[in-house]
Amino acid sequence: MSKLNGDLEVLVEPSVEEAVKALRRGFSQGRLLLVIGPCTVDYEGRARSTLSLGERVIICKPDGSFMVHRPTGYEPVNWNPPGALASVYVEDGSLKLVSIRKRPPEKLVVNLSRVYLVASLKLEDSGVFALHASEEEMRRAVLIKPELIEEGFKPMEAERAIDGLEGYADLVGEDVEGNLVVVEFKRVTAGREAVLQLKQYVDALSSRTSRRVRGILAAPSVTKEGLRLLEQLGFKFVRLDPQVCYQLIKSASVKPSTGLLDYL
Amino acid sequence: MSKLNGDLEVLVEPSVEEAVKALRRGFSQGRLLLVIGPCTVDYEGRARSTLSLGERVIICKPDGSFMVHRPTGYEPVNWNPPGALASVYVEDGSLKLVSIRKRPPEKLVVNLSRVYLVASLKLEDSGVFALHASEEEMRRAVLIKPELIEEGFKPMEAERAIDGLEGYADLVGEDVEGNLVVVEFKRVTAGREAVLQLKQYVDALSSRTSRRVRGILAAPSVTKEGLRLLEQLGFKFVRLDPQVCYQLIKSASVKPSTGLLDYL
DNA sequence: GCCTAGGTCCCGTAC
DNA sequence: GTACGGGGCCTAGGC
Repeated sequence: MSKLNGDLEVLVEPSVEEAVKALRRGFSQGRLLLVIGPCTVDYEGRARSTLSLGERVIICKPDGSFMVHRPTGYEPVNWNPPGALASVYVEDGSLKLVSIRKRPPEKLVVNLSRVYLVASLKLEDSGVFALHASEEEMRRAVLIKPELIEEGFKPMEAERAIDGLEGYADLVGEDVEGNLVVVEFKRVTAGREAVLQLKQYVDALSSRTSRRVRGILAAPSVTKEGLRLLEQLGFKFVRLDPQVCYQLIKSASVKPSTGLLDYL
Repeated sequence: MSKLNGDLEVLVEPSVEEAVKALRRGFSQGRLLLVIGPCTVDYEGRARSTLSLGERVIICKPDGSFMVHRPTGYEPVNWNPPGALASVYVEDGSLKLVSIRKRPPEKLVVNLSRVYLVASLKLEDSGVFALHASEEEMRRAVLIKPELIEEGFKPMEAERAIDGLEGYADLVGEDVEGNLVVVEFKRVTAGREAVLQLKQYVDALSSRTSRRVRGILAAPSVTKEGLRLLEQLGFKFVRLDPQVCYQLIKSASVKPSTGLLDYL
């Protein structure tokens, strides 16, 4: 099949020399490379680390991303993000994979005495990734249906940026009595930190107006300490589920076309 | 070689049926599995996502970690952390890889119409990972050499926990005048958040003592807004480099034995 | 380039 | 189990 005609190259138990040839070819052709074998890893940059001998999977992506994966764990044990530059060479009979990041300066060296597998692939991926139920969607849901915050709440989208140097409130609006309201959204359980953040925006806005400024935390839940701090500061908690917000947005964005069909 | 005797299995362009057999065998034997091919991905859990057709690398680790990697980017586009349960089956001639996490409930479905590569590996990794230049090492460095904070500073390690319900200060001590000092460490540039955190601990401690409580932020650098807020609150910034702290700890931990040798 | 804030953050640790 | 804070966090969005 087409992928076999040069788009996929697999070497099982290659010699170090064969591996380095395949990898260099892969780098120059913008391929994704997989290397598997026993290795040690040294890292030096913002921090430092060493990793003694063990069997791992190394992934080098064409954008410079570089990851060393142990047989367990979600996270790579060592890595470089996109933009790093990878190279490969032989030293003392070992395969050395080096990934270097310019800024901040970071260097990763993987030392393989033996290689179980090298795979070199030209992958195409123009797929579209769509994520829903984010904090931003909670905000959009409240713009569509302000009573999710409280009866009579009126969002003032334009005032979102309080200063530009003092951070951004998630949403600013007015309540039914004409007080200013700062809303802080969290898509997961809100803790002390979220309340402190809210206080920061309330304080910043208070110092710029003579009107009363209220604080509202909108999240699916609050921690006990978060709630205690919230009450101590005279702020309010509003339960809001990101999944419910997503459903609301979805049905709201379908409505216009439904309305159009109804009209025709 | 030893790895070839059943510890490494590679299938190039297998049929969907061959792939599912190899993957099931791999799951039951606690192997790390790599699957490469064109796929779509659907996720539903704390959030939701869809990913349309493209060529990707899928990694299933024996601890349940599950990752879908696009040809670019450091992070997997979809994933489940360790503890999830993976399974595989055929539906409508497609290979379906499913990863399910119990708590929080999350489900990931990868749909491959075709498989370029399956690799199944029994990897052993008992290597030791050691990381240096962490925030904790900054704290330890200050315990060894308190003047890194300021002349006359005396750490009081036991008082680190301010309350237990209101978080922990990184370090509490006394200055040369007998005032209490709360120190907040950051291993990277400190911003507004770090200063707010420091204020939280200073306030909590202040409410429990009649002594004056000072706040000190120790980090390699501060943002402009962080510094402004710091000065506004009457706190102090102390430049402290995590790498320098690491070097200090390293040389200090060698000294005792040197001292002993000198003595003998 | 710096800075701010989110994340399906993950992760360890203390309670 | 919940909660809190770190992370070589990474990443996106402003300025």
